[in-house]
Amino acid sequence: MVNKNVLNAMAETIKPLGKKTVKQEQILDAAITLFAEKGYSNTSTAEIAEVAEGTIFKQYGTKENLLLSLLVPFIKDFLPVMADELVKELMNDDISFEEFLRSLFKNRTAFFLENREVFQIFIKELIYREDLKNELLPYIIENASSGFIKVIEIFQKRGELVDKEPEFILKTLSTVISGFFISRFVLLNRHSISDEEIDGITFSILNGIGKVDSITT
Amino acid sequence: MVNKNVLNAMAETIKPLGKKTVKQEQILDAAITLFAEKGYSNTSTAEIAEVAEGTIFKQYGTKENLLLSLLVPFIKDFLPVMADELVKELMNDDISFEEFLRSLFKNRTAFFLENREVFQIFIKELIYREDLKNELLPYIIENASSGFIKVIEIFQKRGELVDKEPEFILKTLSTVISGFFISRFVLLNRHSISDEEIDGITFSILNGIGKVDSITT
Amino acid sequence: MVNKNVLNAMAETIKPLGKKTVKQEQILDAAITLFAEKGYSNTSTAEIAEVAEGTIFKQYGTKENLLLSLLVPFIKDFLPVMADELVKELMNDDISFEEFLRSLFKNRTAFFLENREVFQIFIKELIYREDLKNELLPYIIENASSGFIKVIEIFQKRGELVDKEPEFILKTLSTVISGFFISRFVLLNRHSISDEEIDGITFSILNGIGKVDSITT
Amino acid sequence: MVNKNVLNAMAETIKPLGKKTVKQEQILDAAITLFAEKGYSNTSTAEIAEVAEGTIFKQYGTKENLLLSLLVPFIKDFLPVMADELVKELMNDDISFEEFLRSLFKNRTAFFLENREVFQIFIKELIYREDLKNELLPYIIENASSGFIKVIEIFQKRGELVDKEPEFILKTLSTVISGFFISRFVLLNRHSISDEEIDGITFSILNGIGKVDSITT
DNA sequence: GATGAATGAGGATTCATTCAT
DNA sequence: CATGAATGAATCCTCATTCAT
Repeated sequence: MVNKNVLNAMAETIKPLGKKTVKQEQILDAAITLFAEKGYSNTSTAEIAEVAEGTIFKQYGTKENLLLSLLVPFIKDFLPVMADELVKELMNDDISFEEFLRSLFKNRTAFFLENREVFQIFIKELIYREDLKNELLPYIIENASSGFIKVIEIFQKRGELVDKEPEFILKTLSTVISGFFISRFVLLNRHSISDEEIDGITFSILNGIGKVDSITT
Repeated sequence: MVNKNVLNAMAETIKPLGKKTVKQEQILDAAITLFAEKGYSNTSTAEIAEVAEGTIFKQYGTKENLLLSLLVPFIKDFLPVMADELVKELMNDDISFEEFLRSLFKNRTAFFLENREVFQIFIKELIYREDLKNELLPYIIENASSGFIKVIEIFQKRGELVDKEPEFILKTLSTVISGFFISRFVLLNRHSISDEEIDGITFSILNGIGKVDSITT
Repeated sequence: MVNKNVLNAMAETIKPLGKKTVKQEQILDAAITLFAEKGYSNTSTAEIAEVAEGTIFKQYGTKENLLLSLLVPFIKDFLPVMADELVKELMNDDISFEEFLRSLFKNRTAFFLENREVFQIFIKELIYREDLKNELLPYIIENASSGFIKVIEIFQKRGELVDKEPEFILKTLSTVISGFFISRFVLLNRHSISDEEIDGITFSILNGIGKVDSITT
Repeated sequence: MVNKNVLNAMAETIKPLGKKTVKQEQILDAAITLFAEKGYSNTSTAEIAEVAEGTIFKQYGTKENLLLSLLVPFIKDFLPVMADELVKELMNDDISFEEFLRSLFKNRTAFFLENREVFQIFIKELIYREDLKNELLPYIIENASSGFIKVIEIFQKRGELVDKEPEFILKTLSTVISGFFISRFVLLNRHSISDEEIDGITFSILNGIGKVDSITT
């Protein structure tokens, strides 16, 4: 597992959390809103600091560091549930894969809704910056893959998933899940997701949109 | 159908096409490469104009206009095949939906590969700019929907697609297709897509990843 | 004698000496080291105050005043020995001019070595600031001249110095002595001066570098 | 001979000379005057650019580079005459060392008067910046030493200089010469040097200030 | 008395755009 | 038409100084 400490390295450069002053909170909130709306590059530090611009730099050193200060906690929260903790959620009961998938969508939807703006910033910056992409994407993929592959294998044994390579199933899942969240929260800037929509995408992932008796494989 | 003339409005502001001089081509090429690599905001006109910066403004008026000058032809090419012309492709023979879907993926893959960089620019700017998003997205969705809904209804009549609302099927298709291309070409910056990958995603869309006899609907 | 009270005026603006707290000592020490190394302009008060920046301003009012607070005691120590006290050192015994000169060099070398950093700050700021230069240089020159001229006249009477205008001899001495200390301690940042070097420059000042029997005067 | 190409390295980073536009000349002139008067650190680029600040950066890239652009030509002119070309000046006739020394002072005085402000900038920056000092001083010393040592040896053979180590004589000369020019042009900001003053320092260097028949060595 | 967060004026630098040649 | 020097507003960042705790 390469680059395991990318996030730790990033985390070390940012301000220790918890010690936030009122001003710091104001800055972070303004930064999140503006970065999400207009993007990091198109937001000036003058806009973020409603009062004194210098305060930003006293607190965060650089504009870049301010960005990391709001991204790192998000990523640290965002990753685990994509992997190890996900397995735990499964172990304690014998839910079906459909239930598992639906609860995954609901859980992540809730998380992204809570962090909608930071998620937007994350995706937007990820797309723009080669460095972030090269450092984080492999790490995220690696991190998420290991947990998911296990889950897929478990459900294959239970006979709930097609007998294809787990990697094939993972690829399909990644494409649909990432497509679902990115299109809803980043492209369409949705502020809510209905249960029906989650049920719908869960159904489609499991059953496909083809009629069962017409499958031409 | 709202905003039908968004593109025409955009097109009118840009230089008439076809009259491209050598200089213009140089500028366009450099702009495409740089915008795709670093993003519009992070590319300066000085970088684009290897020689005379003034030429850009003589030719395109503003940097914004240079961006539109390379996006508009792409969008004009990109949209039709998502809609009307797609239907024509269907009419003349009685291919299965699977074949239709596969050829759609292949066709769009070829198109995006040919215009990989402009596609990246398009998506990146779409994500970043509220204005572009608000003007283009509804138009694209509208435009693509009408054609697709017809196709879906045709295949439903032929019994190849599940008996759900065409809009439901369209939503699934949009999510997966947009997810597929954005993840491959923008997030992962792929330079090629294998036939196996297309076969794979086509299969998954049609059949899902659940085992047929375990479907819990 | 113009500007006789330049130093007193400067001294009045600064904190009364002797009452130095631990904190003040820390600040002064840090300031001396940093000012000497990087110069006054290139040292920020944040660097000087390892802990609380406010303390500097509580103690010294302004950064400028902190500079004066460390320069004034140095200048007050530095000047007298160049003048009056120098004469006293002569009166009680009948040393030769060579011995006098050598002991002057040794005395000043010891003093500058003890205050190497403050001497560097003094010269660097003197060179940079027209105001300091215009206020201090005439005062220093005046102050030092009067004492030295007396000494020179004494030694001329004893027949140990050439029969030129005392002002001429003073000018030569000033040039060489200032050149010696500035080149060693400021330009070359020497941390020690050997006795041989002092003997050498003393010899050259007295005898010149020309061969006695070839003098073309 | 180490660092022989320090200057070349510096020279490569700066704008090629000769292509100066009117604006560039204005900027250089303003920069020289202001840097000499207030020092590099205390001069803002806004002050230098009477019209558009951006022009400085279009032309010189950075403020630092502007400094080098005016220092490098000076240093390139300043160094040679301290060394090799000096020897040539000697070869063609059999002047006495006194005449040589006087003409050296006159030559350098004329040069420094012509470049008074740049010389001030040079010395002021040399004193302040460790990096410049560490790179240039050894180079200058090396460069000047080799030429001077030869000259000293020639005159020692002619019996015009004391029979001490050439290095000893060089050290004395360096101290007095650098002291002379730095005190006159940098500390005292003189705008002219009289022939009498040059004759005086030349005399003192050669004969010393001690009375010949009282030498106690 | 000490602290350090907050301040805001000022500084170096960037960059889209203009215009004289 | 093409050029590239000149522009100046805007940007990120620094820093001496203030002030509430």
